[in-house]
Amino acid sequence: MAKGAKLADVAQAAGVSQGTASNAFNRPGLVRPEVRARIEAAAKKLGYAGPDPKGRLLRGGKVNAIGVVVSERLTDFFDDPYNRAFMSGITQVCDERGAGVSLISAADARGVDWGIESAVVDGFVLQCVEDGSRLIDLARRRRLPFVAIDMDAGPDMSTIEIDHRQGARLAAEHLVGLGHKRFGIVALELIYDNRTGLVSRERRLATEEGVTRERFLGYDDAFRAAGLSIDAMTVVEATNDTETGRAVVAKMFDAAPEITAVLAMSDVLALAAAAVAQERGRQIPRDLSIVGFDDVPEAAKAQPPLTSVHQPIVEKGRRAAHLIFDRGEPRKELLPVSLVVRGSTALPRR
Amino acid sequence: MAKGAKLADVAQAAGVSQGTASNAFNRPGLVRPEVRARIEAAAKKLGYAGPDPKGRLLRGGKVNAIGVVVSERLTDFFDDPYNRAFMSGITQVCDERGAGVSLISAADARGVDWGIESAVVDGFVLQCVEDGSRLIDLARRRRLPFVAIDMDAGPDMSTIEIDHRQGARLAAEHLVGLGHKRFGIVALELIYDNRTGLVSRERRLATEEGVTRERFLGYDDAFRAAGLSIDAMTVVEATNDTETGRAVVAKMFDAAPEITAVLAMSDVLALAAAAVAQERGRQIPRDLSIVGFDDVPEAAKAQPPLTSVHQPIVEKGRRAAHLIFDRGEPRKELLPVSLVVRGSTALPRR
DNA sequence: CTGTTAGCGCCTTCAG
DNA sequence: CTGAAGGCGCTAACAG
Repeated sequence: MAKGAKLADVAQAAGVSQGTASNAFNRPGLVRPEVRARIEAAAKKLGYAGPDPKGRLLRGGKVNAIGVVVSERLTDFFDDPYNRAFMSGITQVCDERGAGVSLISAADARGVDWGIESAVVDGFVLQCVEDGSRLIDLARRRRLPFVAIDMDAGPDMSTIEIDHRQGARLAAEHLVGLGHKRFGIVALELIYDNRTGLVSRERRLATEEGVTRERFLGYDDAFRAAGLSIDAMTVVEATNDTETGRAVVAKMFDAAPEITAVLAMSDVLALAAAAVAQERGRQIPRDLSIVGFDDVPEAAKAQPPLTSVHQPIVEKGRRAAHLIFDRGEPRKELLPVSLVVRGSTALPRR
Repeated sequence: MAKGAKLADVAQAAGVSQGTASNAFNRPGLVRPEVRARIEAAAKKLGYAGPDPKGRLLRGGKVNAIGVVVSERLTDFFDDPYNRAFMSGITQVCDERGAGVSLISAADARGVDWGIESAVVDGFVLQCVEDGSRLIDLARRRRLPFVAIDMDAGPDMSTIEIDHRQGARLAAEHLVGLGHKRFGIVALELIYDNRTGLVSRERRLATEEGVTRERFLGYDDAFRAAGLSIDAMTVVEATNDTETGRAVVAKMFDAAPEITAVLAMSDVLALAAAAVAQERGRQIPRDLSIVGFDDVPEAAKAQPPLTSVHQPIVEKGRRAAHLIFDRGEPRKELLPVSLVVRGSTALPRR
């Protein structure tokens, strides 16, 4: 039970040098069996159970774990099916390589003892909707490899992204093609000032968040091509959770009962919209068409199944993890999106 | 960009001693502003962004992260709503304390470079359905605090558990009280030999897994009190996932179409049973009553809402995390269970 | 095979 | 306030 049996103690007790003791544990083949037995006996007697990773770490080894930085609180992180799918990709490659993953929340940065600055990991995956550039700075300072997801980390930094604008355009084109003209748009955060609900034209034009902005542009691309204008549409803003989604969608329906189609920037929000619409007695897709974004697993299982912009979420996670583990040159990857048409969209009722 | 700017380099460049440089970063108050400015300038020039956690770690600090050991592959872990709820509890207290959590998979232990033996964490939470005792051994060897969930880790070790037998008894009593006599039991693994499907009496009696055994006992308590016998019931075994659940439940219905009530050892399995039953045209609860176990969030949202044995999953996670961070005496905690009656149970059809 | 030794990067007494 | 020195536990390189 002696608190501090260390390798040196074991070596001494066994009458060998520290180096030999080290070998006995790390390269058993290199040490004569009888000596090894002596060392093991000494170790057992001292209650020593092998080299302490901390020492080994300092000496220069890899941690063998990847840090995933998320902007929300850890508690909320796994509520989002997108995040689950993304983590699934990361953990797939961690599983393959016998590595671990450490979760690092960047929410509430004051007084944290475990953050980008101090996490013991081999690299970071920055999966942050908010405050991205600050975190990128921090990560860069750590001088550990990192990859930013859906965020430009600047030159010489790895990035994995999808073409948000294109995805949004596909979604809007689909609905426009069906003949819809009056749209509601359920957007992700435009600006990180904790406001949600109906969005004025000014606010929309002031959108700071890159992903949201790109998607607006994509919707607008399709609108313009059809002679419509995004200015005429009803836009609401929400954080990506069901509760907020339901609240803002309710406001949207109240403000614009005439809309026949909803473009949501995530499936979570799309499904919230569907639920609210159904509760209000609107049948989908007969009375209202809805297109989501992400194509999370839940989309296909919904009732009716949700038409959505598919993005390879799991693959994003896999690529990110590989980029960390395989320390190559920094690179930018752009993954493809596509529209998956399911049962939540149809011709407008008339 | 020099790869190895260390504290000593900064100190030298700034013309101060290493100790002072250290203070400049860790206790800025202790060093004269002008000196500190010089140090910071030197640091910036050398591209040094503060003390490396690895060094600090070795010196004796906390990692500020908790290791969660799971027996499945990480990839599958978050598919299980029970696990999500449990992690939610753990991450709540991590969020509160600005700490992190590291996921450690104990599946596939060969050739892993990141496991109980080597993870850099302050303590472990052992949330393992399988292979518990081996992992407990490993954890004990690390000499880090750890707490075992639903598993006895032996004297002097912390444990958090619920009364599985009591929970199971409540579930069975409820159905027995409604008048059911012919039961199907969907059990979690009895023995870790990768077998699933119909379970013979011999195999049931050979159950190795503690939780499963306790729950069998609980069911049987209720049966016996009503003059029934578990020997007369149809038992199937599954891993805790929807796919396997559906498969074994199908076998159960084929083998015993006469059952009027299903006792499932998890909500995931219960919901799988409900789905299969409904696909076969059996209405719940009219044609079949089902009781789950765990009371995961999905249970209440199911159609019909699932009657289930509630256990405080999130609280289990919270307690576990506290036990690690607050290094107290080892303790055994037994958390309460209760039956939540919802819409999936009713009188037998005739 | 085995022993010696020099760090890995940092923090913290302990004197000044 | 500042500087010097020891050690945290381990590994790898090198010399026997």
